[in-house]
Amino acid sequence: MGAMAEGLRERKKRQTRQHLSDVATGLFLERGFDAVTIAEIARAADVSVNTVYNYFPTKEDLFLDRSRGIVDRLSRYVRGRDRGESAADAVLRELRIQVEGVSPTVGLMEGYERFMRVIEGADGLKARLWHVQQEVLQHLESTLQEESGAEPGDPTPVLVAGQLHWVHSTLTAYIGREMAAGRGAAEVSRDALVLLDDIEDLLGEKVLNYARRAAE
Amino acid sequence: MGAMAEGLRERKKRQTRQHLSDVATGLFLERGFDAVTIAEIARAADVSVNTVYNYFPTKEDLFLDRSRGIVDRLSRYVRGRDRGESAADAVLRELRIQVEGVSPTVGLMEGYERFMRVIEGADGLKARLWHVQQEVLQHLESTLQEESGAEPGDPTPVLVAGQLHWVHSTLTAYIGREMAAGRGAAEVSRDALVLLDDIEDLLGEKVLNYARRAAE
DNA sequence: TCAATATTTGGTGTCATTGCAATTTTTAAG
DNA sequence: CTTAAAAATTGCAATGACACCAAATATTGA
Repeated sequence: MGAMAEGLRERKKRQTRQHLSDVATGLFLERGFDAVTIAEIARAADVSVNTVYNYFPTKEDLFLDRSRGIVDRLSRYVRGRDRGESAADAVLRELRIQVEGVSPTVGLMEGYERFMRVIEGADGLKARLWHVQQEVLQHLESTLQEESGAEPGDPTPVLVAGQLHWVHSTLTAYIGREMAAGRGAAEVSRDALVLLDDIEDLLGEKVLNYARRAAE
Repeated sequence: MGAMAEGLRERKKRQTRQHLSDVATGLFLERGFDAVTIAEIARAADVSVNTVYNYFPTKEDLFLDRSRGIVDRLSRYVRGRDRGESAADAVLRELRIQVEGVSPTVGLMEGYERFMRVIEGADGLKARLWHVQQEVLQHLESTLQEESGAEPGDPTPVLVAGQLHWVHSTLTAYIGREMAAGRGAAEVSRDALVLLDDIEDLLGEKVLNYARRAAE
């Protein structure tokens, strides 16, 4: 058997993982993060507690499983910038696309407030999200160091990374807050676009022009 | 009896609290945060576990007790800005003073690397520090909203607060990293001043001039 | 010295998380 | 189809943070 065909075992593992995440998320949305125990999740999913831990190292992972693959989003925006675009240009352009498209990747999606409420009520989840943010930042720092070809020791790429990361986190924080307040995604999307203009207006020239890719 | 005289009870409480924090910090520095249990701390301090919890709500508080009173530091810088100074001017000036003075308030102090190592090895502590950062940011947001007299709904004060907070966190992150690498405080202080120049150079005009206090 | 008040403590319980050994399932090979 | 190795699941026990409560002690002002 080759690497192509996916064995029964692999399929069942993915299913079990998904099932666990779904069941757990459902319970969290219903009753809040802290009020649900791992034992309950296991019972509801019809597996043992140990099996839960086989798939998810911590309780937080059960809820944040969906939010993976975000770590390198900003880096990809920067690497994928067009000719003539700076790193900041690319990030702002891509973020505007996400916001205009009312994309869940920036927290725009009906019913997102329910997720927000769960997060707001659990410090453990907040801590975990901040951890993810740190990873995003570090990833972006390395990316900008490479993309800018700066000499080691030059703090500029790290500083610009910090600024671009701030743009992103400020945007998502705003969206999260507004969605948590119960506003509609379309409405928040409109306001977020204005906010992005304000943010761009606040950035320094150096930041806006950093790592500009040669035109043509 | 008046509020002046401090009774025996008050004195003993402060002593016990300090003693607990000292004993705990000593153990943490020796063996790391996770490797020390509350029970051990209680035993070493010759009190019961419950008494520890009487003074410190969580294990993290035992280590981070010293770092209190930081929440409104940035806000105080802004409120205390001189005539002719903008909010950013004041923050940059005060930070330069702290850095030049090799002040422990920005993490400059011989032996600080040991604290850093404890923090690096414990996610719970990192999470706690991020939480403090959030409080600093929120505090600064309110302050700038007041100090700028912006209409409610204007996002500018919040955005500028984010930028000033970024300046501060970038500086302390840099210092923390360098100190953790085992470099001397005086040396790191010098480099940090250069970094502050780079940071200032990166900020936008709008940020640098926000909430400027009328001269004279 | 007494009674009100605050502090300490021991006991008990919940829950996340880990380690381990026994058991069951899946897979690949014969 | 049988089978032995590999992987997954499970039960069981233990650790440690933290909460709750009632009994025991210490401190205070009167």
